[in-house]
Amino acid sequence: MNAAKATRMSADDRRELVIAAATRAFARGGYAGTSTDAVAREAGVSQPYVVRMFGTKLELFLEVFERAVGRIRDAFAAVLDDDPFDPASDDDRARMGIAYTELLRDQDFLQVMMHGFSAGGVPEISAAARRCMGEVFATVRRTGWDDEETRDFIAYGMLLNVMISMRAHEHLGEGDPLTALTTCAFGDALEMLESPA
Amino acid sequence: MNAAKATRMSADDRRELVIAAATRAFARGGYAGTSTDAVAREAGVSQPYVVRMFGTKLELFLEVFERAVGRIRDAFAAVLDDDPFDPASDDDRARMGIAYTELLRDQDFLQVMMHGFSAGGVPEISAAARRCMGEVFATVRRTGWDDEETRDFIAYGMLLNVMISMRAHEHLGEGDPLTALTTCAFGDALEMLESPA
DNA sequence: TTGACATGTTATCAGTCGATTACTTATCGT
DNA sequence: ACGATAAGTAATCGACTGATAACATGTCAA
Repeated sequence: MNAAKATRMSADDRRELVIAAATRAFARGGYAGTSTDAVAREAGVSQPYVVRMFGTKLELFLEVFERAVGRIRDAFAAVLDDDPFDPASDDDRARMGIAYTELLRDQDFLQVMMHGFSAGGVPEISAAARRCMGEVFATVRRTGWDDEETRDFIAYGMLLNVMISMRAHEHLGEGDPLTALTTCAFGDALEMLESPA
Repeated sequence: MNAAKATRMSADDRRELVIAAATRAFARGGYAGTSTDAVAREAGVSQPYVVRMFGTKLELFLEVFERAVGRIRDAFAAVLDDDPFDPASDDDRARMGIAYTELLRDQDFLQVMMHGFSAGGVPEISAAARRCMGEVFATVRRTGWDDEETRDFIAYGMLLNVMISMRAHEHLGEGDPLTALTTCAFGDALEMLESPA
């Protein structure tokens, strides 16, 4: 008997599967540059099913985007919840940095996030972007850092996101100015980008 | 006599006009989210003319993108060329910061830049993004700052670009976490965003 | 004046898009 | 076994997209 046929899935499971596929698809093409059909093919279901499951492409993107940023926010929150955090401790600062570095394994989330952040032309998306960015800021703020230090931490993260979005780590070459910036920005975390072991 | 009719323009002038219109259009919708017809309407010409002038929509976007980043790079270069630059001077560091805040008046350039930086899914665009980012890094590096300080300067700029793309400055509200980040990130430069006088 | 070239436009096309409708089939309680 | 409900697909639509071809008109040198 062929397992490819006939077996069904609960709507919830299928929904998760489609969201995961949509995350990969939107990471590549962004909101406007990704068709619902591309998402459907990535998920192995029909295009109308994707649309009916989420209502519209916009609602699907918003779901994917909010989950992506939510995952990043939660990674920071986990650091704060796991152990006491000393805002003056360099070790604890490093813990937050490492939490971000771990996220580099899942570049799709970061790229979806950047697409959402850049999509100021779609009011619903930019509204979600503002809300999500606010949540991330509030979460990192829980470190006890002041506004300025929190801002600088997030700024550094934005640079890394941009570098990943332009695939800087896949085009390292000696003497290239961008390579200098890439190695300087990622440091040891560069390994995280090459071998997602 | 009606000036709207009959008067023609040199192709070069018209080209500049279309590029300016395309900058506004792409700033709103990005590459995939902006049709050549939208650009044509913004420029007041026909859609086929826009296509024929640049060959393809991709070539038009690349031209617009490279000009946008070029303008930013040149703003930094101008600071370095105008007067001697002391890498250890806080005043000179402020000069570079101010050069960037001046760019906040033309948010279209910054948004086009962010769209290009995020468009990793289009190889030609991400290749241009890497090259342009490398040029910006090399230019800022001319301050005499080391890699790390240059990196932090650019990271801060990326944060501001992201905040602008999500229109944070147009949605300031008391008690909002994002508002805290916005005021903290832009500081006095916030005025630059409201009244482009 | 004229004719050649540059500056544009109108008409049109094949492909793609998001969405709707109608239909099919698996699953499960009774 | 069976009927109701949930899970999914095939077919199709009108709108839009980027691009091409054919055509029209302003401009300028001779």
